Amino acid sequence: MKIQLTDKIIKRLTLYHCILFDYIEKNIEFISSPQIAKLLNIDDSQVRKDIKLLNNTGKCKVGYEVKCLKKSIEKTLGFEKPKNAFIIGAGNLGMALAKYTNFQDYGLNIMALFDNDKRKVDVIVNFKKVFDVEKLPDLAKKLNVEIAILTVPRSYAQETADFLIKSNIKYIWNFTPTVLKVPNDVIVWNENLIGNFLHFTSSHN
Amino acid sequence: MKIQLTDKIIKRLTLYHCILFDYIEKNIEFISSPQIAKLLNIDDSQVRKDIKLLNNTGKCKVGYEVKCLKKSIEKTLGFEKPKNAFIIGAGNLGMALAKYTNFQDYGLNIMALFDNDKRKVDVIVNFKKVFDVEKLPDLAKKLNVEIAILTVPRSYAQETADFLIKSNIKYIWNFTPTVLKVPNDVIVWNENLIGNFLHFTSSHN
DNA sequence: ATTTTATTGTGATTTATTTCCCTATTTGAT
DNA sequence: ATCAAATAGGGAAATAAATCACAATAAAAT
Repeated sequence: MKIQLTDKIIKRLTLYHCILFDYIEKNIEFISSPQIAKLLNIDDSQVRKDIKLLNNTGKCKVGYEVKCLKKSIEKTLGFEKPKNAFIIGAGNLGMALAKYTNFQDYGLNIMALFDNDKRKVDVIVNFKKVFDVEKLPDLAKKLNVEIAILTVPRSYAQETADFLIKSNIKYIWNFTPTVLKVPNDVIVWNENLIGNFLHFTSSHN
Repeated sequence: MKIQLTDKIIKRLTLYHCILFDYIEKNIEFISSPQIAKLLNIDDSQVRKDIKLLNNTGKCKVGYEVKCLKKSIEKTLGFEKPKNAFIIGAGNLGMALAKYTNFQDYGLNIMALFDNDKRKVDVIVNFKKVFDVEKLPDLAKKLNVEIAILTVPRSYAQETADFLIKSNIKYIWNFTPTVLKVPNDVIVWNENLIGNFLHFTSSHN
């Protein structure tokens, strides 16, 4: 039976990973499920069950080996096999994401940016070049990129998505406040910053 | 009985809102639950149940009134009563968020940015000023701000959070890849960009 | 006027997720 | 050597979320 990692599980695993990173910096060798649970305000059996999915085992009275557990998470979440992506829209958000060095640690490789504004073309951001959007189909094929991070203004979102799909992009990480219409074989993830914000500011009052 | 809006419901409501915005642009007056459901790949009864929570009713064979439904969502999610926030860390991400004009439409008001780098102090971004972080406790009190958007480098995350908590900040929207230790009366939302990314690129293979 | 069709609203069912609780194990203390 | 304490592992129960199924209704078609 193949285990399906749901978004909830993945979210927790990345948080465990943050904690483990911290423990390694502090040279702590072992970590227990109640310790993790307390930091995240969740149940400790939840933590153990998540860790079980990684095929990682712990030691009673001691806990889990920090380095080993961190490696397991990285392996399970695929940090070691890099995924190549383009950023479409070299505006504020696109540029900021291009500069965000953390992505590389998690196996996300930004290969290039694209924009239709000639003034932005050829600019270099964090060793990544901005290309004219016309070059995209060709480069996507050459570099074998099928992930696009969409950071164009909302009014261009759908037409840009259509263009990406024609260029054989299969995954669209959508930062625009738009619901895109796409064929069945294209996966969209709507990044919903404001939704998260609304939830956390309204959840405790 | 008070209805608790969970993060899933809020996420869906914001997506419905995007769709409704689009319909208004196109001058379409009515929308049905199967139409919304199809765009989002979810069940239509789910949509109806969400809309029920807004105390909004539809008409058989016709659907829901677009403008009215959009207003209901805005009211329920509190778009009309602005929430004031500070951005802590005027780096790439902090600056990009400050420039992100969409936030205002959703009731999130960025009042100012803070940084400890003297070269960044007094810079103006999108009509918002960068202040020395020392000024924060005072300004938080004066402007009645209790929400902080944390975009500092990971190595400063915990100490900055401690400082924010001392300054009476109650909500921390954490963009750093760190699990923060905070007292019980402080709410943290870990923005997990990479977790979302990992989920959507791995969910269909 | 009657039938067909599309849709809402909602109870029942199913599925997914989390929490509870107990047993076995390991370590450290007595 | 024995006991106490902390923890992993995992089945059972509880809770939450999504889907299914269908009656009621309203518009459009015949």
